Amino acid sequence: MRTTIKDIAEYTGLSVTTISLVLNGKADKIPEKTKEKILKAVDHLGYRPNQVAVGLVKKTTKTIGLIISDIRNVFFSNLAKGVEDECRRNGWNLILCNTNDMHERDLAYIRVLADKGVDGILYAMSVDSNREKTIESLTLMESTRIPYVMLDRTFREKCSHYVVTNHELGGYLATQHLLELGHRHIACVTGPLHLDDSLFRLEGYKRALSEYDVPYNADLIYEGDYTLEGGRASVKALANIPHTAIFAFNDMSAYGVHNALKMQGFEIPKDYSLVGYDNIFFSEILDPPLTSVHQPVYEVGKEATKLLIKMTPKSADKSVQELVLTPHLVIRKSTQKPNKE
Amino acid sequence: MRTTIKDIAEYTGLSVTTISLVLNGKADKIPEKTKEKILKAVDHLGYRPNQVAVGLVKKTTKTIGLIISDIRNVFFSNLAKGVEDECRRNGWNLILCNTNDMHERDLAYIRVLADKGVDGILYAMSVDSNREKTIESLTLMESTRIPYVMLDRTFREKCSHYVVTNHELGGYLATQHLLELGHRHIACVTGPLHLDDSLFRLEGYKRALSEYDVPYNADLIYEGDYTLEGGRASVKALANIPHTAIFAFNDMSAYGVHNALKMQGFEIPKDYSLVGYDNIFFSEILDPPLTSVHQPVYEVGKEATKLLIKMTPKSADKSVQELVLTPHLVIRKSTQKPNKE
DNA sequence: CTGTTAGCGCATTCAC
DNA sequence: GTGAATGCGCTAACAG
Repeated sequence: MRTTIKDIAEYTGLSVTTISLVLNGKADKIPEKTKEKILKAVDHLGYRPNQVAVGLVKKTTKTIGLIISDIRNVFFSNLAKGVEDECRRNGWNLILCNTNDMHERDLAYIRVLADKGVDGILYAMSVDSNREKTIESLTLMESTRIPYVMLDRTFREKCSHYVVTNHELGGYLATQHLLELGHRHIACVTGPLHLDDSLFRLEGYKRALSEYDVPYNADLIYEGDYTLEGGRASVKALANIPHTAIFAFNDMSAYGVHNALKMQGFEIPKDYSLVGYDNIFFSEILDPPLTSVHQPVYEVGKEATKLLIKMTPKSADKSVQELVLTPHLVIRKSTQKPNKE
Repeated sequence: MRTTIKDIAEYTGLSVTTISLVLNGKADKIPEKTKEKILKAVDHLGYRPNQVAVGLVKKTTKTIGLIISDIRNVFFSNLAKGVEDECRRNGWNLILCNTNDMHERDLAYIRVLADKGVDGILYAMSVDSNREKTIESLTLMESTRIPYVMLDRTFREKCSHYVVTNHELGGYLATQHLLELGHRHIACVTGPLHLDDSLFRLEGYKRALSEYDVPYNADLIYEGDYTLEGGRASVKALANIPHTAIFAFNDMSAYGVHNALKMQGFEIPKDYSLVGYDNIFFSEILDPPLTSVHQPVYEVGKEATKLLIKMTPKSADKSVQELVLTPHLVIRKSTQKPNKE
């Protein structure tokens, strides 16, 4: 049996109250001698307060939940690391929830986390969430009254607390780089176009184009799915549309493009310049190393956690509500001046 | 305020006990009518038991802790996914703890998890743990009386519950493959040789060698550190030792080798055959795709969780105590018959 | 069949 | 300065 506060009381011959007072730093009027006696007993018996009991009476568990789709995804593991590191710095703990992008699991986990009395929830919504499902999730979330912060996606209609990266800017930076090099026919391998991030990156692409007076050509846009296979497929689909550069909306599909292009005997960047998005560590190792847009994912996790902690009833600071972090372009060897035309 | 069991009692005009009984499936003698009434009220008021309170009285939290060094490491994120999936299937939850391989944090997290009343701990010890530290950790662990399972490493002296992969066999398989192809001078880029996994892989390497009557040559062994940089450095270090193949003890250092070799104008597998270990997803994309030993990491997480759940007081099944999972070789394009000699 | 009571481990208000 | 009493939300003997 674990030693309880009662054991300390018996051992010292004092009451439970006194022990509790000194252990919680509210012992203004307790003489040093008593304090010492208690601390010594605590140390001797190895007493540590049962946090379940503390949680019941204080109504706080020093625990937050993180709802993501799949921790194996490099994006989310980076995020989770940022979250956990910030948690540790504040003496909090993290419950990890993988939904595999199933809306139903979002709901289930929100309920479970509420049951467990978490003090906050970091929520990266499942991508299968359409407008209706999003509203369902957020309605449930708000019915729990638990502070929450949305990650990587927003839904301003219902939720004003979020941390995202600027996808529009990322799309712009990648495209601008290619335009600056002289490319005028730039293909896009997007993600699913019902997702905000893909949509915004495409917006950035268009903005860059118009800034350089390059007409937008819808034929150059291939709607991918953020997978390796999608990237490979895009190469086939774009084969007959003249272009000198490809902007893949994530590194994974860039690898697919890279792979398929090589199979067909093309060289990067000689025949095609290629830009990715995410700057996964592997992009550095690729041959040639991949130019890619870097998103501060770890920071998203870290900042979101900070925000969430601020929203805790205890330190109810409602000042900062949203954060848009800035991506930047990492230029490597997969891009150069166009060769053909 | 969240609705409590008391609210249901008032609402239905019944006592708290009755509510508790039907909600916990112990209502043999409660008439259907009463049950229905209660269930309806529960549904209507959206009542869900506060798990903190339940935990306090039942002394179980349906939560386990996972202590690893860094979730960003592909190995651990795969592991964690296996753990979390199995948890979900059993209605459990997971608290994630990253130690960054700092022994002190191992200790801190063990204490915190115990304070939180977790029902079990999955423990992948920090690599900076020498014999003394290992004993310290496990002694602390056992003082909590919380069931635990060690992951990926063993310490039979104190702990008999673990799930590992067979590193010796993995080392053997990789080496055997190269020997079978005709290689007789096989360099090794190991991990830190004070770690069991590295040591065992080297043992497997030696066993394969002796089976094929190839003398062991210590000059061919380069002690790396499982990093990209380590892999790169090994190429320089091994430059003057004649060899036709390289067995890197993890994929990351294999990438380093691959990279450095290419920089020097060598071709894989023409000039050197290369085998990695871990079979990280990227190994498939590498050019040429990397032959690698696949460890069933997800399964390690999954099986360890199953084991842990079995060890729970409720279903105290002490039968299975250890599990050694089997790796296998995935042959791709980075290995072929030796060209030189 | 259902209600009363006690207690899980702790924090806290109010007396002494 | 310190202790007794109360309650957090729930489960589980034990009555009746």
